[in-house]
Amino acid sequence: MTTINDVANKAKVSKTTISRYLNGKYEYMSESTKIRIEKAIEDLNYRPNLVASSLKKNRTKTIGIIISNIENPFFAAFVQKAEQILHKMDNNVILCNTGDDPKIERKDIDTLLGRQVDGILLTTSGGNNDLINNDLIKKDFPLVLVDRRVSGLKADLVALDNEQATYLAMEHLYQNGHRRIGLLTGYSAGISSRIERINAYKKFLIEHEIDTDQSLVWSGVPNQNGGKEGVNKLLSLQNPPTALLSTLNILTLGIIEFLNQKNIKIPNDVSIVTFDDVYWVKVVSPPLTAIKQPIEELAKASINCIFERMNKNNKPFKEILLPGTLIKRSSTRSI
Amino acid sequence: MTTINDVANKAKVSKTTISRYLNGKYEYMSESTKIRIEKAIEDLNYRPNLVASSLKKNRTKTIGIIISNIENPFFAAFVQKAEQILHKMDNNVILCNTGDDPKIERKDIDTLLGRQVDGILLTTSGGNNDLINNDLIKKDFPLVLVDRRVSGLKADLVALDNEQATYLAMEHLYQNGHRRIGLLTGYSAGISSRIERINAYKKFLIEHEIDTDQSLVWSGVPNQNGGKEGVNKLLSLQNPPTALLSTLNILTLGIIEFLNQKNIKIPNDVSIVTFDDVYWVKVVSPPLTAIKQPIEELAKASINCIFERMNKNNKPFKEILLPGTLIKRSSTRSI
DNA sequence: ATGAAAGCGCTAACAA
DNA sequence: TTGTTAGCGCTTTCAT
Repeated sequence: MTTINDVANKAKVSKTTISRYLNGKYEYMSESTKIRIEKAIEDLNYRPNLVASSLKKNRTKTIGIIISNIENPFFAAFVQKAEQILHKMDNNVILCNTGDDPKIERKDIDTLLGRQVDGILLTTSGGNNDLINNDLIKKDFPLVLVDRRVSGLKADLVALDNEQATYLAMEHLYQNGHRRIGLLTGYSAGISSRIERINAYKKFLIEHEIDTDQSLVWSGVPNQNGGKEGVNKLLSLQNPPTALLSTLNILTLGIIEFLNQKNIKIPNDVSIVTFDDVYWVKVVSPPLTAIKQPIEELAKASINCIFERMNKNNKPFKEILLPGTLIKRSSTRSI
Repeated sequence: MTTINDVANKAKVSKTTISRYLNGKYEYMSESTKIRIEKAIEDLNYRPNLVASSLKKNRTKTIGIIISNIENPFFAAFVQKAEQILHKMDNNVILCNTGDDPKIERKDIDTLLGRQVDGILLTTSGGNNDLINNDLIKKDFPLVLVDRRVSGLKADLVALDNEQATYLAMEHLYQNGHRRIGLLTGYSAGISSRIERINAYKKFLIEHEIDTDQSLVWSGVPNQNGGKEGVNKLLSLQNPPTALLSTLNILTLGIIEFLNQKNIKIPNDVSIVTFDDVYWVKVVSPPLTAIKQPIEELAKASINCIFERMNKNNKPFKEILLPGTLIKRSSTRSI
């Protein structure tokens, strides 16, 4: 392995000078030494050891990103954007999938801290509030909550404006004459985005003087089978809904599969609006009306936020709620 | 920040002993000190600095994963599985998306080496063969090529058996009476999987004494619009294909969108087989016949391979080709 | 069964 | 304009 010492020897300068060169501190450096160093580095194919430099500088240029599951295209897109931005800033990302399992999340937080990451972007499972509060927030560790808040905890948050987004969907259905609207969501278990979407749904109904019928709300296992089960339940009701709002793209997959299998026609038999304008919603037939999240903006805002936090940590906490957009397609109809 | 020294002071032992404790070297350790250390760690909420330990041990417990794009559900599933396995082994992953841009890939390799990752799982863009050869392979750096080989370079490889998989698809179409079969793929530009699939396609045709008509092969930009363009080209031919084989799930998306828009019916007007049994192919109507890659096995094999390479580096290179599976659905028909 | 001391590769005062 | 020196937090040899 070739180290800074080897370069120093080869270039006939001290390693301090090499270090200065590597860190772009050219202020007082003579042109000739600069050239000699450059050549030595080239000749030796030297690559600075970032672990050593991290130890010394107390900065790793690494951001931890903790999400539920990278197979969810929403998170995939978020991570893609985030990594791209961070790459340009010479930062790397350590990716952690928790599967919304608090035990895994706990271990992820622990090791990310042990690895001295400069900051964490966290989509929490909701099951580690104490740890997050004690070991991150109270210690002023640079943290940005993404997509989900932690109940009762003050921290920077970057997320979709779930109330606005839900209203967008509900408004659309309402204006098309729908009054019995079913809602499908995942077990809330402390996941704020899910709770907020349900609450907004209920609030909307109340504001529009529609009876809130608890049987129109299904919440269950957030996967494809869950979606099937949910839509089956809702459509089996005595008085079934004319429209369905799926708040999770993963559920939507199951909903569509179920409707196809049962030959229930969208939108004639039932209208559908789904959260997340993921890339496949326009290839199902008919293409789905969707609430699009501003994923790139979420990624940008999260990274801005974490870097601000890293730089000075005395600012008040921010809450950045970004609006969703309604993409109208043909899965909804007027009745 | 609390360090190993603080724990040593608190537990009234030397930091050597603490270090032994942290590394599970209990052999000669008295029960009483063990307990005192445990308590001190607990009291101080001490978390070992992994950067320091990495520097000393020359091992980071970090694997770099370089892929083209995490938004491709194939890679998302691969990374998900890989991260899950590595997590259990107390390893973390640094994720790098290159977008198949060799410049980005080069920088990723550089920084991963600088960060002293213990190994790299690489899906190469095909544009950095020299770098890969000189800085990784020749230096015996633990490397596993995933999904794509590097032409002319000897290294461990874990990938789909592209010939077998392509044959599976072609056999299926052939047995259903198709003789004019169109192939859609992305620009090959050194990406071996794409080349292998085209070659297998041609080989199959020759073996079955079917004229290979170059106009039935479309290769272009590997995205949704590419898919649209490709299917449009192929179906506009004088003598259009009766079946289409899409070797890229991203292209398939565009193909389906195009066919829906033009109201061309699958499988009556054209049959479709797609590579990658990604989660949405069964929700399009009709559900798509797909070649399923053994993603979990690919992830397991890659990780086995990289750890073997890390442990002893004198073994001959392995080439692990895993078979695909044909999932028959209703997007193909007999003619 | 435990500790002292050297050192991993780098950076940053401070000195010259 | 450059170098000397101490030290980041840990592990490991060697000693006891």
